[in-house]
Amino acid sequence: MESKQEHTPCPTRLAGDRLRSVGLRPTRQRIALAGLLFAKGDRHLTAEELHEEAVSAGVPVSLATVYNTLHQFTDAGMLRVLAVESSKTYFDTNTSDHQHFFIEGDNEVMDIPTGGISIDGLPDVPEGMEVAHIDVIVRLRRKSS
Amino acid sequence: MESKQEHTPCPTRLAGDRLRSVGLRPTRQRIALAGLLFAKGDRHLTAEELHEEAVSAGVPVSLATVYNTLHQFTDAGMLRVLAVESSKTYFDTNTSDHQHFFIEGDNEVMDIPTGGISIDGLPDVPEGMEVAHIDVIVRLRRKSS
DNA sequence: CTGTGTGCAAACTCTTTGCATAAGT
DNA sequence: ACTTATGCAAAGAGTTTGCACACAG
Repeated sequence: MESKQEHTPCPTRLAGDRLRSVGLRPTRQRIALAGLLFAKGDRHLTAEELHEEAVSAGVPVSLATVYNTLHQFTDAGMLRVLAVESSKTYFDTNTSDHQHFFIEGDNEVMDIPTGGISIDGLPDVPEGMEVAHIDVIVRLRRKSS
Repeated sequence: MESKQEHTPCPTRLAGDRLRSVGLRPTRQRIALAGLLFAKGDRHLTAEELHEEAVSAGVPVSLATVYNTLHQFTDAGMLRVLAVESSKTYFDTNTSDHQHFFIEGDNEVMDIPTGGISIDGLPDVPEGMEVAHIDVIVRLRRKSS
């Protein structure tokens, strides 16, 4: 309506605006990584995985930049860090309150369908402390049967 | 000195029997580490912390052996691994079903008083999978007031 | 004695950092 | 132009491993 550019559903521009709105310069790499991260629904991945994805997608970005970018996105509230197993950091594109399945062996993280779990009887929190977040991880293993 | 060794409630012997019963040779180091781990109630510590404790207690043990021993104890079911934050592995001397507080900033883990939390409405578990364990971590932060 | 455990140092994985170059506004 | 981001390689933390020596049974 205001300009002819609205006809183009350009994802790059959308990502750019989103980045700008959190104070990050929309560089090629950040736009590309944001595209990979937020295009296809909720995802859980490591820096290494995202890096590989970017390279396969023809976006030559360094692993260091992927790490930097993931942390910048996390600080901007676009991502959440997941502690499922020591020694690997998973980033979750869903920052809302939800829980996870973790498939042991496959090292795969899945969202638990919303409203799945409710937590009751939270005990007294120590003086001067408040709850920042409650992480629930349901660890699954393949049935031995 | 005396020959009446039965009168001595020797912790070394107790630890030795416990180790033997899980198929581990009761060596000096394993006995000492087991002593430190299980003497004073439930604990949550890293390999580094236990190593330092051992050295301070006059038990010269190498960090590598502490790691090995912690994993042997874990395999034997005497310990449980805790995934609270990436990049550090916490070992929990309480292997029963319970949940944890994690104090952000202090990096301290505390047990949540038993019966504190109940989890309802566990959703459908994917086909062929079963629940190995449910981890609940209540992350606390200092109140900003 | 015989085999297992230990210590050391080196290797390894994941992650962060310093600095010169490249890109954004 | 001026500033900020990127890439590379090197450093850093935490953890594992290989091998010679030491200890438990």
